Amino acid sequence: MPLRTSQNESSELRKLDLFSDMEDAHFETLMRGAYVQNFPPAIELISEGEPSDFLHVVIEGSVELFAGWSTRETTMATVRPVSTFILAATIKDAPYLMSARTLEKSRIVLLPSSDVRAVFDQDQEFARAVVTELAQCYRHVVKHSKNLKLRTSLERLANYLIRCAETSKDPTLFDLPIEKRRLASFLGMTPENLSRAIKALKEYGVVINGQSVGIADDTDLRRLAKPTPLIDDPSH
Amino acid sequence: MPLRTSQNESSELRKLDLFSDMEDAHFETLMRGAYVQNFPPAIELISEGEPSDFLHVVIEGSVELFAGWSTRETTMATVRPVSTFILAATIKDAPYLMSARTLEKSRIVLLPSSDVRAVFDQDQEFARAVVTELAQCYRHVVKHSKNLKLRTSLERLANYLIRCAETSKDPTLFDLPIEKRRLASFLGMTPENLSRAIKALKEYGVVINGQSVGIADDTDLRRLAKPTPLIDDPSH
DNA sequence: GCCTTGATTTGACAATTATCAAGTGAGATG
DNA sequence: CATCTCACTTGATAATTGTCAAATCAAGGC
Repeated sequence: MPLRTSQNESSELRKLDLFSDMEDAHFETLMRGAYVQNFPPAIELISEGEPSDFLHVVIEGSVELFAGWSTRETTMATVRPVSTFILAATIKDAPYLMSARTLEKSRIVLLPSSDVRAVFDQDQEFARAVVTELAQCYRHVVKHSKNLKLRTSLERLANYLIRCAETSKDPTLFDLPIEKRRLASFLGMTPENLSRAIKALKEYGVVINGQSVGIADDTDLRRLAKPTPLIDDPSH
Repeated sequence: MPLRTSQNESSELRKLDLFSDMEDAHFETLMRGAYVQNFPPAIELISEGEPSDFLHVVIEGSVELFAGWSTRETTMATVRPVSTFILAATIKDAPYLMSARTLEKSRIVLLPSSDVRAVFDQDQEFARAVVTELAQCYRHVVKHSKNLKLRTSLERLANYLIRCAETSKDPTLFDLPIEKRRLASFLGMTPENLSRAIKALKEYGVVINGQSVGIADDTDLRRLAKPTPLIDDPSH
């Protein structure tokens, strides 16, 4: 059974850039129509092509955005707490372009799309936040496209690892944040190809064992990867 | 020398979805700061990484959006009149992620980014239009990514041609809207590979001579291409 | 601890795509 | 009209990536 959002969850949402600057009354309006739901792993939350009835927010767990065509399927992104997904479809009132499934046990807030659009028209701060978030999303996908079109799979993996290292506590030793098969799909390659790419990176000082990644010295890796904020910096 | 926009050009802009619903006073504000400029072909209007000082609008001609990394370069999109480009960078006040160059003699309107952001905060209709346009752009790039990740180059070409056919006066005979080498780059392949893909499509009833494309019967082509609005319909 | 399940790895091979070099052809220029 | 330029094509070859099948490994349930 879906439940209303608790005080605790509301304040989690309120901290998001998307909701932090809006008026209390408008935030309350959104919360009144919102539901929270717990999902087990591997549940398909939304399917591409369906009408976009809800803006989703991941509170706990993680969600994979993916897309299919013909017999193939590819991972587009992984969404982690606390962030929203499917904002563009909600705003345009257009069908979802991607499907979403839980990767683990997850807690999701559902905000009716019609409420989001209504509040957008009433609250200038919210409108600005929505447009900023959308612009962010847009730039994120542009970078993903550039990554795919301008780099080989080995270069994509190298850059992915460098980014992971930069955001982890210890840049010389950390864990892969997602399963290898999903990483492969995200990077636009097969699991077998990823396996071989991982081996190939030993030449560049990268040691991967299971989920654990060791990069003692990233000099060679960086020479290969040539990272640039115009592709690799998510906040740029 | 850059010139102020003429009455004629202003009314062209006013017809765009982005500007059509906003208040006259706010539109005037935008126009007061606007410049129009004519450019010869092959001029680089903006370079990726630069700060985004202007929102651009193509009035006449055509503009290629492209991106580079290391020694490689790829075409991301072609912009035709009358439409804007680089809206996301303008809104976020972030560096351009793509470069732009004129493909032919072109007439471009430049709107100072700061003006666009200021009017966004004052005009609710404009804000709504911006967000709709941004959502549209976002979905466009998502489709581009799906196209790249889920399809082979032959399938991408097949779908491209089907889309061209659908939007042309005579679906059985039309011209390629862009040069083959740019088409190859846009579709994420080399010119040589495109040349061979074109040959391979003869099997599916497609005859290409120079710029001219003939598709007497698209049954076989569609069986190969499996077009879907979730990738191929730009307005979906 | 044993077994099951599913992810990952490996090897052999095939398909796809890129690279390099040498043509061909069409349009612009003088 | 000849020539130059540049896009496009073609052929040969190499690199990259994908496919299929089998082996290995790791985690969770009993």
